[in-house]
Amino acid sequence: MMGPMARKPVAREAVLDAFESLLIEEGERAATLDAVARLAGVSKGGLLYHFPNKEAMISVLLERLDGLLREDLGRMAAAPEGAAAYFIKSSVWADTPMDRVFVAATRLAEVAHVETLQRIAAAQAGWLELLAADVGPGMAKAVLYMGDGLYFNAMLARGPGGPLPEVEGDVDSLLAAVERLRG
Amino acid sequence: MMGPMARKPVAREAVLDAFESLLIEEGERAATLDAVARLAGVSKGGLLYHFPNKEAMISVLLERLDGLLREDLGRMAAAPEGAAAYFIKSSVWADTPMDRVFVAATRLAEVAHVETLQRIAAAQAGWLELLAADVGPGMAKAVLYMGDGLYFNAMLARGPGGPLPEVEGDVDSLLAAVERLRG
DNA sequence: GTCTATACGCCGATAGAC
DNA sequence: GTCTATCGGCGTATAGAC
Repeated sequence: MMGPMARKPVAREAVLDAFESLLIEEGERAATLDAVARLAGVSKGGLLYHFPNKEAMISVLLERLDGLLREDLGRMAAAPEGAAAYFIKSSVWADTPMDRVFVAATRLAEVAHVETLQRIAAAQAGWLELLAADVGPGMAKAVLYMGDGLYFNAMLARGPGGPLPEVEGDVDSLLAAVERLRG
Repeated sequence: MMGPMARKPVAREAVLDAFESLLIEEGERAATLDAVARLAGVSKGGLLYHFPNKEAMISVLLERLDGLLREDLGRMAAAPEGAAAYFIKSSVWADTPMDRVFVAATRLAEVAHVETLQRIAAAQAGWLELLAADVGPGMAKAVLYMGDGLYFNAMLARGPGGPLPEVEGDVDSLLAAVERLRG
């Protein structure tokens, strides 16, 4: 009855969400199959029905990243404030689906997961290209690194299960900085 | 004969260096007691004579970080080019003792090691203070985040055992950016 | 001070019942 | 599709010989 357009099982998505959450909030070491299964409300065996092994789970998470990244690049290219301002604003942690996969992926990159490192490098290249079109090739890296630094600090500021850091004021000064660079 | 000023055993330092190297080059997951002992040229039992457990090894590494950080802040405060330019230049990976402990510590922070997170936050606060004195409080965070972004990308660009990324050109454009922010 | 041997738990993965 | 039971391997740590 459902045919080729059948929705994927909900349990599968729940598992992926749990994996993502554990990576974000407790780090890569805590994102074990046991912990993921428990948070998703299934058994380890049940989890391994949907994903034959952990690598497969990572692969699907990276597909999720690719999709959201493509959408984000589209919005950034079309942003009326300009790509640079959009980039800075979107670099602050807002708990969006895009933020979540990206940070989760970063956790994997940090433990030297090769495929993830490549995807993130590709993402950086995409952002850099749009930034160069906006503020010029000379200043593009400065803006890119500002945004990365914002992300980096947000990740570090978070203890295990800790609260979100306050960075509202930072964004304003970074946006002001971007304006000076553009001039 | 050696009295209270006795040098610490060389094996102890060798173990710490091996731990640091593995964290930097292969990531936190690879820095197991077995691997550290092997690289240091001692047995696991030998290692555990010098450090009763892994936490103790981390603690001593963080002491090393504290010492080198203090020295670095001193140099940054006295730098003739100004604190901001010094900071950007020193943010590029140069394989100095300071770079090495800092990246090693970052690996631990990434897996949510609480004490390490606190030390790194303290380091950031120290740098920010000197940057604010140099480029003004409004632009200090922009400079801090540029440097952090540089560090962040250097860490990500490194595959497992891979080569150092080329970022010479980046530093020039970041220094140019800093000049615009200062104006 | 440094070694070998070993205990013990956790992690990823398999087998097979339901 | 989801479960329980279990295996092999690895990681930390202890015991005790030398």
